[in-house]
Amino acid sequence: MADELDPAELTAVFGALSNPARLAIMRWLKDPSDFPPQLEPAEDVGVCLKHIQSRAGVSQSTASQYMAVLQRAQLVTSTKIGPWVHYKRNDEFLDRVAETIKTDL
Amino acid sequence: MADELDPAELTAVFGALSNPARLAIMRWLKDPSDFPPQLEPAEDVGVCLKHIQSRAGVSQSTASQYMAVLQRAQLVTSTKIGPWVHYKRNDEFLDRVAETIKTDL
DNA sequence: ACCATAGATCGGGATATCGCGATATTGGTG
DNA sequence: CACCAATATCGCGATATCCCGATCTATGGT
Repeated sequence: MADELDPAELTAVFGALSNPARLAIMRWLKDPSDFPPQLEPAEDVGVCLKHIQSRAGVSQSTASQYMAVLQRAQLVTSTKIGPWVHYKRNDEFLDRVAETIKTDL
Repeated sequence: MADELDPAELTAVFGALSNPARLAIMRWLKDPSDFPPQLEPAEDVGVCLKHIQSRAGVSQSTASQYMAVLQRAQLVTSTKIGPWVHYKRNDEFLDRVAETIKTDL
């Protein structure tokens, strides 16, 4: 069983997900193949910011900040390959979140 | 299996729990017997606002607003008995939250 | 009726979040 | 090096959240 999260981690998670667009992004990232194709396969390295931005319909800076918030909350990880930053769900952490919410909340 | 929550409900839940004090209150309410005794047993009707306020160490108005936020998010229910309003966890809803987070998020 | 207590609501100052355009930074390409 | 595309960061006005004290609105007791 994964370790429980401390309250500060948990409030960060909740804060990050209290925004509808960021919540939607987390769901979109469950299906990387739904995004347009890219050089490196999204299933492996994650989805590039540009694709997230265009799907969310927000400015480039807003998209970048959305992902920074999600990353600070540990909900996603990023991989930089060349000029692209790819984001993918942090599924191990998400399991701990789900576990903490189920048993601890 | 309980129904999944829609995105608006979920973001309301996350917003309510993104505050450390409100998150703590939700955990405190798991143990109503840890609160000072009251006329109606807290296990049955819930914990009266005064006790939540004094444990949280916030003003009366802040405590009242905390509980209003939690109630709008459906995380707690309230029962008014005489001059007291008692709050208890909405465990059926919390089960749906946990389920939604586990399968949907 | 009067008063005390529990709680909700109002009004407000401080602070945080939101989303943007503008600018800086980094990497690739010619 | 010059140039372009992808991303991060800065600065900002708009809006929301935070938490409080003050004020209302029950409810009960005397």
